Amino acid sequence: MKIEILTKSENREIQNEIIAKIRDLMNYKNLEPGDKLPSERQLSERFGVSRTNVREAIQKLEFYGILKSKPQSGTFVADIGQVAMNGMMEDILRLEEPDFKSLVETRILLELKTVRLAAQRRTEEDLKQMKMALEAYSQKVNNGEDAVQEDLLFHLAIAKASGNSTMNTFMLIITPEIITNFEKYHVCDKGMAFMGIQEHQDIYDAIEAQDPQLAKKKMKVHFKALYQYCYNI
Amino acid sequence: MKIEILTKSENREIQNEIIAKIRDLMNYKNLEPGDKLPSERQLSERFGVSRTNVREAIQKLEFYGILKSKPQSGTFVADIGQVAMNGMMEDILRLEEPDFKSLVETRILLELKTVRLAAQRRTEEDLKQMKMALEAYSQKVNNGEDAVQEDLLFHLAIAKASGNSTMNTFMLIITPEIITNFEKYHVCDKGMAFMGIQEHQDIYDAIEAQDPQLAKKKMKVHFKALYQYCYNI
DNA sequence: CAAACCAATCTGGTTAACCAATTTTTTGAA
DNA sequence: TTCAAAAAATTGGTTAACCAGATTGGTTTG
Repeated sequence: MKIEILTKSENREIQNEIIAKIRDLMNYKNLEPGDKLPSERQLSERFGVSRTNVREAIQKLEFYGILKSKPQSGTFVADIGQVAMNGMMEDILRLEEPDFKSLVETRILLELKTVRLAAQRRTEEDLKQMKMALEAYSQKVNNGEDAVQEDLLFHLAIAKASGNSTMNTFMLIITPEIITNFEKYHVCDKGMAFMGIQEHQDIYDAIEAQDPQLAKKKMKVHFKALYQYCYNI
Repeated sequence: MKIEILTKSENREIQNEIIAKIRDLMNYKNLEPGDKLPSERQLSERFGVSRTNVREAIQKLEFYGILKSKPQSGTFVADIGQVAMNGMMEDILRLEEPDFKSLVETRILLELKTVRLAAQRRTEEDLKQMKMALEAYSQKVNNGEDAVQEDLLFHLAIAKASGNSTMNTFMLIITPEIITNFEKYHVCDKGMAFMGIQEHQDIYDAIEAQDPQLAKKKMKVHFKALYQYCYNI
């Protein structure tokens, strides 16, 4: 177990080293937006690492929009400029694993917005999806079962109804970690789950009635216990 | 050029197909949290695709926290349960590329929060970093040069000072796309850039004075032009 | 002399063989 | 029959060879 973690962090360390080397090379060669990087083979040889490692590092930088690979052509510097590139590289290298508190803080921020947007933009199809998630949640709770997953699915349905694909993606990214931690620390006990049914229903009604302010208010009520928990750790 | 886009989307399509097949398999075999998936080789053979494709699909699901690979052991279902798993898979498969409007909307939401948090939590080191970014921006503008990158770096410095690693990560994810679009549509022309210097200074002062509400207010002023632009497309 | 063409080369992507660690099975002595 | 030890099979990760398409530089041709 410990070894697995070690190798993982080792792997991450290697990848960060390669990213740093790519950054230095780009600065040394004074590469500008649109310029071509040396080929993956050359990079792997120059850095003394495997081509797979180089590819993974490039893919990570591609994810953050700094590089762009074109098949059978090469890897190119994106149109963000050297200054921004260096600043972002620095941040990417220093990025730490998100802690639970920052996840909850971000979730609350996102959801207080998505619920308002959903109230404004929801379609009939969105309502249908939310209602299904809501009913699945009620049923589980009434059967006395754990319903953390159904809870989150209702919230994801709201995120989808918000019509903002970026926020939807971000919600998807943080949800698994939230679920894991909730089930680990038993954030949602039985009493809270029962209250949750009515709270969910209130949120749904506000969205259906297309009342953004009410929807936000009801979401705040729903998060009240969460706030308390989060700041009591 | 078009071909490249085609192959990219083709590739994405293949990956989504594999993800869907993995989902179906997990449902068929009734896999629960902690259970082991068939090996990558078996999956690639069963699905009739290369092992690389399978690995990439697994890595994507790992990114979203649904699977977890352990070296020399196997790939396991994360602790989020079947219901949440199916719901998230559905969302992941239907995820569309984020549009510019949703990016700006999300950026404004994030920054109005990070600037408040930064005002509360900023360290002396954070202030130093922000001041450097601010000065780099002023210098570029005063030289009549384009300063979109320096602008964004100042905002990233705020995100870092917020002490919320999740929001910091999310800002990093959306920044390159923002820069590209800003430079493409010339959102920041010369006049706005000059105004921007004072606006940045105001934000900095509010953060230094540890006044969250003032910081938020000044950030709103800074975003005013952006709001107008965004909703006039 | 310029434009069209073609083959050698270089590219990222893909496939297959290999590795070290782990897990399962076999084995043989107690 | 039991159970520890060893060997065989299985795993995700890594490396190296291979592929098809793009690039390039020289050659040919009008």
